[in-house]
Amino acid sequence: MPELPEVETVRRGLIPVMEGRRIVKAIQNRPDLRWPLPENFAERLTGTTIERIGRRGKYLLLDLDSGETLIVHLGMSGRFLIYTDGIIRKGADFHQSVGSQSSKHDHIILEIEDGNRAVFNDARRFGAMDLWQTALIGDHKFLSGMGPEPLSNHFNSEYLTKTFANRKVPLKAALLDQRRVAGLGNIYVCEALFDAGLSPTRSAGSLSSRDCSRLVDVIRDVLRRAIDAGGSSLRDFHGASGELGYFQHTFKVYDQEGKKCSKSKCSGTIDRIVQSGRSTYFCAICQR
DNA sequence: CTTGGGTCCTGTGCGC
DNA sequence: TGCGCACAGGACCCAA
Repeated sequence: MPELPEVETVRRGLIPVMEGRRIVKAIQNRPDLRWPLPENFAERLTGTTIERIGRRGKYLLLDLDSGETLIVHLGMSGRFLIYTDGIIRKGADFHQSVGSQSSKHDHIILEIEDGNRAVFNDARRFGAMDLWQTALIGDHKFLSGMGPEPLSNHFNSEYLTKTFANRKVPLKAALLDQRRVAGLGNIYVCEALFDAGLSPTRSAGSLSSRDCSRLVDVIRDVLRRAIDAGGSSLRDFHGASGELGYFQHTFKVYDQEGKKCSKSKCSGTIDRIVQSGRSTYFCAICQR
């Protein structure tokens, strides 16, 4: 799953191909992704022009000239592949194996007016799509309870202090909760907590306003740096399907179990623990 | 209301 | 080379 930086990278990759262009034909290869697709899904897409591609948290928002917005969540394994003349030209893709067998999980195909095809491929099928009135987009159940965008001014130390007040949940879980802040996932929470010097296991409510202030700063910083790097790609590419993020080469703790802590004066090693079923990586010496 | 655990689905990599 | 198991970037749902 792509987290905010990966979704933002996908958005930026789709804009030159799709924005301002008409969907000549939409093809739906199955009735559902994670949930059932809406009634007449392909018909409602076909013939519309994509006016703008936006993002909210980990959701892509494609505003159509029909007055509806196509909402897309990539889940864990969802990706868009762009084909020109049947050849992959560009992949908004953070996984391996674009080549041979990928068509098996090609669930939604958008034929664009200039001959490009945007193919939504999602092996694990944790992804989701829906159509909703653009004017009421904030009311959609995917978006209505979502916390502030971490790169916006609404996400600040006062807000974080307030939303964490009296919370007993581990800090890690609080940051993964999309209702508190949008777009963070396992990688960037681990990285941000390392940068902040805060333990993932302490309760969210135990943070001082000073801690919250520092946390806001490092979250913004890690997200900005990851976006600049084109996101993180967890496996090596074998196909020739376009640009690949490289932020994974700068991970300080994520997937670094057993390595020496990268803080210069720290003698610790990176630990891996499991919190609510998911791996947490951190340095127990310098994260308190 | 908050919190923790199970669950959906497929693919990959590792130890044996 | 094959097999079984652990694990994967998410988030909903339900029970306590």
